[in-house]
Parts: sequence; structure tokens; C-alpha cells
Amino acid sequence: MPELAEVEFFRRRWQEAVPPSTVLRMLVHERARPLRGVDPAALHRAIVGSRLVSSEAAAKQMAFHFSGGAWLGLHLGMSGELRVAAADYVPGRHDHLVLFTSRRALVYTDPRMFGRIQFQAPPPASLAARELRRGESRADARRFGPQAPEWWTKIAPPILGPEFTVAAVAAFLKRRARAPLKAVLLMQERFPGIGNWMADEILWRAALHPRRPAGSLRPAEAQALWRECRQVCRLALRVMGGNGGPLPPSHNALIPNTWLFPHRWEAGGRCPRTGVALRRATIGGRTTCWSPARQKP
DNA sequence: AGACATGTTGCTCA
DNA sequence: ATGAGCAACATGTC
Repeated sequence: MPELAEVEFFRRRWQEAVPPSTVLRMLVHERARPLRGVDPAALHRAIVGSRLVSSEAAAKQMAFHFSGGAWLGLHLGMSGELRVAAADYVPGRHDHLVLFTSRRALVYTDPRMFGRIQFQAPPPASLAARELRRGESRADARRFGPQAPEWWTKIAPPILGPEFTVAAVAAFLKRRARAPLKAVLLMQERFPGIGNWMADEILWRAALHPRRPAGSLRPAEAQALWRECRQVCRLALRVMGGNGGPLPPSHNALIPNTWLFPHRWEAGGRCPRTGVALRRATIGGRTTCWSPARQKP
């Protein structure tokens, strides 16, 4: 389900639910797919008895930092969700991880199980003490220090950050010259956080046909693509930030009619700018929606 | 019943 | 070696 802004929404939902209170109990669905590769016993040791102190989101992933230095990483896959429930919550069939504090339950649920839980154990006490003596705060050490796990540091630099330049986009388009634009926008190594609906939204705003080969763009078109990537990310984060809640925004009154999004799946949906009937086809392996009036092959 | 779903990965083939 | 396309993963919903 979740792309960039929804991931941020879910991160905040967990983060704001609890003042830093101790995790008293943890439930892990050990055999389920999202936990693959993680040692449930080590996870349990690190998390139970510690507090959730901070968190961050990048692309489609979240990292939660616990006192003591453990990292919990969550990817929501196609159908994942984070919820907050009462402390006496009884986990359901698709709940893979539940953290209980004295007042709340933090629930990670994912019916299709394409999501993923990742984990890094706290550093040894001696290392943590040395860092403190060097004058780093614990939070800084965790965020920027040498022990940031590889699954976090390897995430591509954000679209709204300084490294996402027109030149970087143009170079990437050249390298993927024969792939359709739609497929290229879904590549997380250059467009981290973009998913199916955001890709369609970006191409619609940039007036580029999703089947255009990436290598065929003129410089002005590459620049439009770059600009709309940033714009759609900014707007999506703003909508989520203003209590927009998770999408689908076809049910979200805050999404204005100047978006393709609310019309994407509508039967007989029409382009909100031109009024023509929207078209749909599988491009880059995913259902794609575009406006034939704005987006020419 | 059958098609389809906001994602990623690992395989095959060029 | 590099890149493009596609099946597979697992379950729910229309």
C-alpha cells in the first residue's frame, strides 16, 4: 500500500502514540514472511525493556530507534499498516509485530506479507560508553554513527534532498534509455519512495507518456520530470501532514481535483485538466493510467 | 469465479 | 557485463 507520504504518516502514528514509555511485552509472528532473516530472540532481548526514543522515514522504509541503541526497520510492502491500539489489544491473524507499553499497543499488520521487518542489535555497552565520552549524544550516534545498519544507509538519497538534481535524473534516464518512463520511475535506486500511483501522477503532471523510452527525453522534458517528482513528493507529504490520513485519497476530501489520483480508478474516469477519458494499460509490469490528451507517445 | 491490488526480487534472455 | 521483462511471493476484495 504505502508510498513515500503514507510511510511518513504511519511512522508518525506510532511515534506520537507513545511518550517514551517502556516496552513491557512484545509479540512476534515468528514464522511469517516479514520477519525473514531476523532472529526473534535477539529482537525480543533488545526491544523489551527499552523505550522508543525516535524514528525516521526514508523512501518506503521506517527506522525506529530504541534506548540502548537497537534499530527496528519496517517496510510495509503492498498491504502493510501501522496502527495504535489499547494496551489490552489481542493480536489478529495478520499482525506480525505488536509492542505493548503500559498504555498502548503498537501494531504492525500486513495481510499480503510483502513487507519486511529488519533489525540491528544494540552496540556493546563499552562502545556506547566510548561514544558518550567523545561527546556525541546517543541520538546522534544512532542516526549518523558508524553503527547505522546497512539496510538503512543503502537507501538512495531523498528526492527532496540536494542530491536529487536534474543532472542525476538525466544521467539515469540515459542509462535506462530503452525502458519505458513508467518502469524507470519505479526504480528505487534513483526515485526512492515513488510507487505506482505517484509515478502516474508525476507523468501526468509532466505531460509525458508512460511508454516513452527514458532515453528519448529532450532536456526540457527531463527537467519537467525532475520538477514534478519533487512537486508530487512535496504535495503528498503536505496532504498527509495536514491530517490527510493514509490514502486512497479518492476518499480523501483534502486531495483537490487538480490531481490525477482521485480519478485513477474511477470507472469512466476523466482527466481533470482536459476532460478526456483516461486510458489504462499494463506498462512496466504495473497498471498505468494516463490522459491521452496530455501525454502523447 | 476470476481479475486485480499503493512492492520487491530473482531468474531468463538479449 | 548490463539491462529489460516477467513470474513469484500470499491474501483479500470487488
